[in-house]
Amino acid sequence: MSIDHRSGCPINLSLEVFGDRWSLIILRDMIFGGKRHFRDLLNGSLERIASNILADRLKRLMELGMLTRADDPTHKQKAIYSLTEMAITLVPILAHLGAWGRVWLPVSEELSIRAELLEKGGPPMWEKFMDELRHEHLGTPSDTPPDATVRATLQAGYEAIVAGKAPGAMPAPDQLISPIAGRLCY
Amino acid sequence: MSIDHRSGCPINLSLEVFGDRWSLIILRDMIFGGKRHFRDLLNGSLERIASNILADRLKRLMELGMLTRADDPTHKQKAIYSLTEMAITLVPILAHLGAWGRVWLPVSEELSIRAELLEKGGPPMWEKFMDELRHEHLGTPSDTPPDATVRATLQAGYEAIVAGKAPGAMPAPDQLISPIAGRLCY
DNA sequence: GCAAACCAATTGCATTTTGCAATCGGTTGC
DNA sequence: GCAACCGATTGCAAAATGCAATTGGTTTGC
Repeated sequence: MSIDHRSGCPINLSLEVFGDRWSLIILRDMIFGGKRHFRDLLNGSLERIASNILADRLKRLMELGMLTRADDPTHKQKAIYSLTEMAITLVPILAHLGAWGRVWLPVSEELSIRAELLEKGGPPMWEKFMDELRHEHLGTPSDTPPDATVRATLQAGYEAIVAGKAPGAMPAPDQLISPIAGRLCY
Repeated sequence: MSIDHRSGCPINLSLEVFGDRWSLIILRDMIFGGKRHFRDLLNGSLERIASNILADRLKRLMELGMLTRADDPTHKQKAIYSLTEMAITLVPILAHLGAWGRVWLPVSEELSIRAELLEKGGPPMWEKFMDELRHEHLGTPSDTPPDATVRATLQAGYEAIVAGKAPGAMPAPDQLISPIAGRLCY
């Protein structure tokens, strides 16, 4: 408990980190959307974050050790934001959060397919995804081909829903949603 | 998406429910602390919530379907707040949140022992805890004796730490904390 | 029977955070 | 050369938060 914390409770301290309406949205877009640049995050999210709030949160998340910032070699003013291990380990929390929201909140089908696939993939898929993020953001070696990534799998599911057809690897929609019997509890 | 949501994304909608500094603190105190009354929540938490904010959040959580309110038969002005199934299913999220905070944030030992025990207990313990909460808040039948509850187990761990001695069922402290090798990923 | 403690809030007010629109100085593509 | 793009910053109104005091009523202790 370095400075000015309300308590040393793990849940409280976690809330002090991302207990606001935007921090996790930004991390979601970086993790699931692969966004690395200010403009991508500004224009890419459905929730339309304001630029001053985005700037504030990026700064804050850097101070907290969740993100790092580096100059983009291809463009003198471009900055590349990277996830740290601290942020990458949020994947299971985001998976649970998505699963919970999918059961209890009025989610839209096309936006919840990713959460559904991630829930069905379970911890093995989360671990694979975290390894991919480590490769992408921390430079860790990886042997996953670009088309077999978890992100590509989730994206394919999304696009299949948007296109109105089921992808080959997907079960029928009525088998996917079973909030009671198949309730996620990892 | 009934009214005024930023997007139908499950993570976004979840954040709209408890993406603030107090809602999850209140639910934490109800779930782990067994608090059911306004005064308990007001005076019981370390984070010292203000009474107007507590009142506002209780109202809000009721409107969202996370809590219900009933008159306490033993006291004409006393209100009893109960968790709904929607709130009870937050247990895995809180467990992950606590586990994450314990690894990455400056938690205090005595306040993180509960998170640690809950992490080690894993999904079976979370399920047991949720069943206990259903019994306590929803009146569901249960055959767990009062001294064998998950909450009592967590509380015993906490008190053992505070008293400065390890309880019988607890492994040595150096075995408990292994943030890398034993990282939680349920 | 009566005061003190307790009950779930509510009120007023100052401070902080948020959301929005416009704009900044600089860089790149064409 | 100039439009589009880059990561921000500024100004300002609105909303949320934090704090202290208070409300109208109930129960407890004696």
